[in-house]
Amino acid sequence: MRAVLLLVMAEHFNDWDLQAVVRSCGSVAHPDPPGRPRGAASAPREEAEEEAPAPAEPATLPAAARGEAPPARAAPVAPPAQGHERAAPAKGAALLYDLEYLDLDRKPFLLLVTPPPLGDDAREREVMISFPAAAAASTSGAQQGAVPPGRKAGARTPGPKRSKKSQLKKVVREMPVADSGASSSDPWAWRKYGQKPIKGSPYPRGYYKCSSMKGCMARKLVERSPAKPGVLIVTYMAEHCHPVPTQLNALAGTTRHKSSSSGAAASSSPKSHDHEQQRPPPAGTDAEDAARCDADSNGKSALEFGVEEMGPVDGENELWPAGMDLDELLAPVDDDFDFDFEHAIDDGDGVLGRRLSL
DNA sequence: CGTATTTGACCGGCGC
DNA sequence: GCGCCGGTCAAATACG
Repeated sequence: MRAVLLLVMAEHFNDWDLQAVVRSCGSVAHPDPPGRPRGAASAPREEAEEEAPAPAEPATLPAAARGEAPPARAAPVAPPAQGHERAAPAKGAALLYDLEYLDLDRKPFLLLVTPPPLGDDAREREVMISFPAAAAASTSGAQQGAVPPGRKAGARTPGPKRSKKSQLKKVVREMPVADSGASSSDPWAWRKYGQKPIKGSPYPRGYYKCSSMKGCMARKLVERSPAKPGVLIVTYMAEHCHPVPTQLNALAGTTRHKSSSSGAAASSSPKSHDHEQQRPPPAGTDAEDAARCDADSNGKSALEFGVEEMGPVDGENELWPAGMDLDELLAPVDDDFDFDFEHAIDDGDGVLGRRLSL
């Protein structure tokens, strides 16, 4: 498969200064960072737990959830990539596995490999995949919020078919389980709405929606790499239509979205997303955010909207290094997005014409 | 009491 | 056309 070839190519992308924008005619690869230090950052407990409901390996997760470096099994996660030819098979296999999960071998797509966007704390690698003709797929999801009452559970809203899910713009991140919380790299609030066992993987996949704001269609999929149990594969889909929540202190803004919509409320329940549940900036009301979503549907990006409202959070829960400007923080990713964005327009091939904000 | 999570069911896409 | 599989929904449950 093409993916295999690209995976081989990926072996040569061990250095970030390549910042390879792999635009091969439709293949992908995201090499595992060699010797990547294991982050000791806090891991989102619920993610870690969900990743290992399988009784088969219960021991690994608790440790990961505590932020401890995974024991022996962590070793294969980040093998020193010295003999490329040598290391290739195992790594390649692992990567291919991951990619298959993402259906990346089915459709043409492009891949952007970006350096860690958040400084030293961000050890995860990012891969951005864009699918041609991925237009409006994610945005069409906005209508999901208006599900006709009385629909049966699991029944899909009739009407304009959303475009192929595989054509959605995705951002895939690999991160150590210990870092899975991405408290340092994922400032959004997520609410779990499903979990499914994935064929071929001993680990289930968790499905999360953005709970920061009602109507936000941002989603993420969290699964553990079957080939690299110490690595989480986090796939971000769609995009946020609101600013990054700046308040990590979940208790600070207990403004509950009383609206009927389910996803509206980002609760401050300490039991669940104690590090993932963050709130939108207090300044932003629901109406304002909704307006942003509306505007967003007209082509503006969340990044463009919320930048000035975002910033490092004071206290121990910093989203990014103090004093670091958000633009600087997001620059690597943003650049890639812009790049893709512009090309999408130029090509007119329907690539989702909006940037996906992380 | 309110919210998040769990879990079974349903549906659509895709491969055969 | 059929069956498998992934993604989503919502009732039930758990939790603070």
